[in-house]
Amino acid sequence: MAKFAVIKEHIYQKIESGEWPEYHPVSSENELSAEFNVSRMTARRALQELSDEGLVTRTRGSGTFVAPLKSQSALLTIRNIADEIKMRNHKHHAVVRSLQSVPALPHIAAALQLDPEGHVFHSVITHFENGQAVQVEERFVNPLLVPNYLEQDFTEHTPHEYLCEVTPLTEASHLIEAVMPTKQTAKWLDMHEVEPCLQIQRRTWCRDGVVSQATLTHPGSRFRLGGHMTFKSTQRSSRGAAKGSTTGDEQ
Amino acid sequence: MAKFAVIKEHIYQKIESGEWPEYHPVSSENELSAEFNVSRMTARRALQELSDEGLVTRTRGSGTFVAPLKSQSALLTIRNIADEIKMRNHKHHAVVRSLQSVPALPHIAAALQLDPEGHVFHSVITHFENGQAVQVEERFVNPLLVPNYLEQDFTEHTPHEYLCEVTPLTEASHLIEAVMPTKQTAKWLDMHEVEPCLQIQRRTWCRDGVVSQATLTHPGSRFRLGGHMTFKSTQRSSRGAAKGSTTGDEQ
DNA sequence: AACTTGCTAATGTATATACAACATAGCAAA
DNA sequence: TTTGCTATGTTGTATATACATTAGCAAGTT
Repeated sequence: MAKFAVIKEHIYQKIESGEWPEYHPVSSENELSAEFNVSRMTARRALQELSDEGLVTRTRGSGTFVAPLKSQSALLTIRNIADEIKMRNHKHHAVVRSLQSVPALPHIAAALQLDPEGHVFHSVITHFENGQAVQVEERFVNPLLVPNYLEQDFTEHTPHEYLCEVTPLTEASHLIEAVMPTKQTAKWLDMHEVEPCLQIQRRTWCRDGVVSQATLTHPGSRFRLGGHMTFKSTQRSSRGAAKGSTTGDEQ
Repeated sequence: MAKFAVIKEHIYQKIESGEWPEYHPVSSENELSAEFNVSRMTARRALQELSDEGLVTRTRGSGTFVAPLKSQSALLTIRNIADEIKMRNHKHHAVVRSLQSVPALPHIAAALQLDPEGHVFHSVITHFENGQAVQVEERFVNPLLVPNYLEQDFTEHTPHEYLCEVTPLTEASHLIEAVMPTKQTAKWLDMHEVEPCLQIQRRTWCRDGVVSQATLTHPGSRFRLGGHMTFKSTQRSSRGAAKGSTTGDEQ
């Protein structure tokens, strides 16, 4: 492996394992060049590419630091409903409808890459924006990777926030559909059963496997999923490759 | 401006103006270093970053070439329904429902950043997959940037393909909603009026301004929008920052 | 005709060096 | 206390050089 790649891997491991939390200082170019016995330019390349990938932030004169996970989320276009609501200066609260261990149905076990015999953790939470229901979040969680899931208070922090903390996400896959709500979902969302819903199914991975599978259901009338992308490419290298905002309120 | 940025801008201008089409060879590192009177390493950085951004492809021993526009689409997660259908080895055909110049309604003029007095081009097209309607595409196009829009045969090439050709896209913004179809749309999609639709509103920009505003309506039962994203970050620099596939058929 | 060899050009990696621009801490003067 | 300066460390840019790896081509060999 190339030397710069060795250094990248070393730093990546520190971040991914949680040994270096957000904003933790990363060794300077000079330190790395001494530590790995390479030139400063080589150490620099490692840091530069990590910066391009959004894993660290660099400021001249100050140093290199582990980037807040939030910016990773931006890359992944992973959405946290609570953050979005707060970003609009609205009030968020959540009601936990269910939180327990359930037998793994075959398709759930398959989605989580688990033994079909076992159990999985299951939560159903309704999210409110200014007192109005905007999302029903049904989630199946891998108990091997997140053993303490059931003991969390999800009125304080969303499952997404908790999962991001305990298992740094590395991958996500989304499936977006328009569906009619089930009777139960319509009731939770306080909406008519004939109104369409925007439903996002999301699976997230960490290094060790599938973390969770979530189904996020929004009333069509109260929710839009927005995104903006650009490749100006005239400014900074790859940082500008794909900058995605997530929430509507455009134009 | 930094020297490497000057070189980047020079090459970007060639690509963006169409002077260098797909696969056109780009000056080598040595040529650039001579032409701009910089070291090879500086010329190299310009090419490297353009490569990271997906604008050019580089192969050792061979040279640097303008990347096919398709990879730009990947960056933007811009979706072309015809490509997706073909990728599934299904048959695509389109029916043009309307293609004409219409007076610009105020909100359309605003969206296209045009004079509210003028006209805009308007097209409505139904797309079929294996004979079944899967999308109604209603599109408003900026006549100043795409003067020959009305003379195209959109049963041959989709508007998206045509627009990509004549105006290299630099930006896009999406809005995704779940809605009920209008009577007319339901009829075109051959679906019940009580079935929900996934509706994507997309505005696209080129360097000179807003190119078009499209509303893509899909029957919820026959369509899913999928995406997969990862930041492995162990492999190549920024190329791996956000790799998005667009169509379902996962798991 | 098919294969091999060798040359050339291009990109990939790595090093050493120099200077510029910026941030911060600490200290001195007002 | 406030202001301003400076020393130091850090990142940003640019250069010069060396060698490794690969693609493509051309000439020669079998």
